[in-house]
Amino acid sequence: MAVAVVAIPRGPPRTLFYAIPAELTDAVEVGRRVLVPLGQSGRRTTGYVVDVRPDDEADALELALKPISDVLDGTPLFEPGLLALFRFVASYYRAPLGDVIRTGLPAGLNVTEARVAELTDLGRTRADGDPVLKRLREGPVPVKALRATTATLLRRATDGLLVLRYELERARIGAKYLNVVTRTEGALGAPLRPGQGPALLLALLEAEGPLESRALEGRIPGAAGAVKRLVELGLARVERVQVYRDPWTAPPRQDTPPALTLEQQRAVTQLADAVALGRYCAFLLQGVTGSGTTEVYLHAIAHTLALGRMGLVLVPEIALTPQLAGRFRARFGDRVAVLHSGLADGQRLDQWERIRRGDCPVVVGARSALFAPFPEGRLGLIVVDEEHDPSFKQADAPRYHGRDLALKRAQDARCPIVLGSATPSMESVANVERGRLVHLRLTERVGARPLPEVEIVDLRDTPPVRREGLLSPPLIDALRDTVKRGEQAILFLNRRGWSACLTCTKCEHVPQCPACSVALTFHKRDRRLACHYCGHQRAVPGKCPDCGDGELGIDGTGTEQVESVLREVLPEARVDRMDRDTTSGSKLEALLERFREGRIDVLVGTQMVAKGHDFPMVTLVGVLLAEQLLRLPDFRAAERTFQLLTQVAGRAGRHDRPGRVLFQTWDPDHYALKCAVDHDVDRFLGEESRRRRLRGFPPVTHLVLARLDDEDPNAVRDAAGRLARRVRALAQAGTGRVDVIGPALAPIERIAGRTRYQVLLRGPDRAALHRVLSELELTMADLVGSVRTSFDVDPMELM
DNA sequence: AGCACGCCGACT
DNA sequence: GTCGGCGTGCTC
Repeated sequence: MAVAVVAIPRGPPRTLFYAIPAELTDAVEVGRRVLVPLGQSGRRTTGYVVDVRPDDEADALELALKPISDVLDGTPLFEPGLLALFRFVASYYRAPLGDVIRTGLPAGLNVTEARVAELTDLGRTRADGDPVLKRLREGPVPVKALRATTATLLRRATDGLLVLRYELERARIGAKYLNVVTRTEGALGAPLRPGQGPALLLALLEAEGPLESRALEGRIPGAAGAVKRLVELGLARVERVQVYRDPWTAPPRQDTPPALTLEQQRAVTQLADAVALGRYCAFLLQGVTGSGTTEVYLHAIAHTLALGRMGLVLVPEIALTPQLAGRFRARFGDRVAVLHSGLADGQRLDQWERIRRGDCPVVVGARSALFAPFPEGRLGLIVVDEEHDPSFKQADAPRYHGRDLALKRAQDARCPIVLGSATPSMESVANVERGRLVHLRLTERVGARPLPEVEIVDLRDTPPVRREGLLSPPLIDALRDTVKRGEQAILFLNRRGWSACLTCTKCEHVPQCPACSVALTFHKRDRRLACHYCGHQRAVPGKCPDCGDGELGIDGTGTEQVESVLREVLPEARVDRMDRDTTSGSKLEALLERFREGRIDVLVGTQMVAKGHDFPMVTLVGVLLAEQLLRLPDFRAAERTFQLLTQVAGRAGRHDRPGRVLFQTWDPDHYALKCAVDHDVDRFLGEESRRRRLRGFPPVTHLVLARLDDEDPNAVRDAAGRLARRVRALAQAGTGRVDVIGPALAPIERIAGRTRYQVLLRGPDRAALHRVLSELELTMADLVGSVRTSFDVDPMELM
């Protein structure tokens, strides 16, 4: 006899044992979903079979096993290799296995049981006065639809007025089928009078081939009757066929592979050799903006396909950069599957099925594409584009990092992986130094085009013409020239992290924490400045501590203000705006199309304009406030700033016309800015490395962020304090150094009426950190009580 | 994470 | 006396 180990999504955080009834022995298999009873109520829910074992193990625990009620899949949804990855994510990122598997499978596939109430005969006789019973008179009703509490219903159930049972809801999605009318052979000489419905329909089928039944009614009145008649005469047949929900809205672009530069060729050769070897090997491809890293990926993937293997291309936020997926499709046509958040559930399911069948050897997708169902042993190459991008880290549980996990998947699949970026992450640079990544470089732009000329506009010398518009005279002049020449400009403003800090109205200095070198955050309520790493606090100084003259105040400029000032000072320019609040989906694509067609002269935007776009006529890029990101209370502020500035600058002069870039700033001496101006990635990385070592932040150390939140501010504070003390005690007892920073109020101190605290665990040794975490989790309930607590392993944002 | 049970105040 | 509130503890 055997038992099944089942992981339940949005259920108990541990796996549970279930008995396998004799009649389901053959059907229960690792990777299939099962319907299992849970709890005293007998409610049934969907779970994933993650193991089948001899039952002596469960026996030893002396559990009364409940039987699996049903098996929901005919074949496994995940292979053992993928399950191993799920298990790794669950243990490394501290998330329940069931939740991990759920995020790894296409959405909408899961069925749940809904509680349904139904009237008994006794209830029927007494239904008159009771509103709840009255509603049930027409038949069973899902409990969710009844405006009544569980207690009310249960009481009525014990009184025998109604019964509560659980009914399986239909899966929200599945394969899509349509009825299609097809003409049969031998339709010639049919006894049909011309002009009639059946004759018209037959002519239509003759001309256009098989047609969808439902759509016919609009074209031929009385189509249903006509179809029926044709079928009776044996001239047509109706078939139920599966339709493929195509995620592409436009036909593939034309593509002629360009000749590779010598550097590109060298990189391709190295990657192709690694693919041919079929062993794990990790590369960092560092190419300056415009050096054609994408072309390297395309060639490397082509080599992979030629060997009969499959390629996975991970990109950050694919929905924002449809161009990249488009390039893969232009090259590989229907062999490309895409997986990203912009797809409808049904489309995603169809893509997923095609990958599973091995029909699409190229998969381009956002981080969740890591869990794509490649047939076992087929994965031959993984590409992680823009590997430095913070959006590879999932913000909610399971909080995995797409790039790090891609390395793991490549190891498991024994295939090479290439991480690409113009501005590699500090983590990857450290991995090059440790010998874990092979460094490949593209130092020249395609066509030997020069990198754009970058100049700094010192706002202290040439302040903005309107404070809220952030446009300095030199930038306005440059914009005017650009528009006059019929070329285009992009203006970039990063709005994030702006208002939480205090700024000197004279010199724009932002007060920093003395111990953590991060910007202090302003707290309105008690008018204090606080550090969200160590908890350091100080009163707001009367005068700016830097220049001793100006006052500190809150500022607030957004793309809207910039746009309106721009219209005023440069009325001849056609201006438009793009930011996440106002622009999404089809609107975004339409805007980008207008810009590409030259119907917009100046595009003002946030982060979105920085990403991977390639507009030939853009010759001017202006960054309105280059030091803005430096104000985030985050040790990665300088890294983000450098990366973003370099990416934005890279949008200029990518084609025949040379590009020009202006960084406006109040703080022109910061190394992140200076290095970006000089296009000196190596100098930046060296300087940043030095600082991280000095401060003991990643990649020198590893972090785990414990977040606590509760409605009661005192309860969270106390719980955070106890947790921090406990970690300190554990760290002292254990081997390997782990230190604790905090507790401190989270930078966003209240969300939805809940106060948030955080405790940062830090250490040079991952294993030691994890040991402390495991110990900690054993006593969590005693430590934090009902205060909600979660862990973020390798956090990217400390907000 | 749900969803049970269980103990308490506000009404008929 | 019942109705409905939400604390806390378990789920193979």
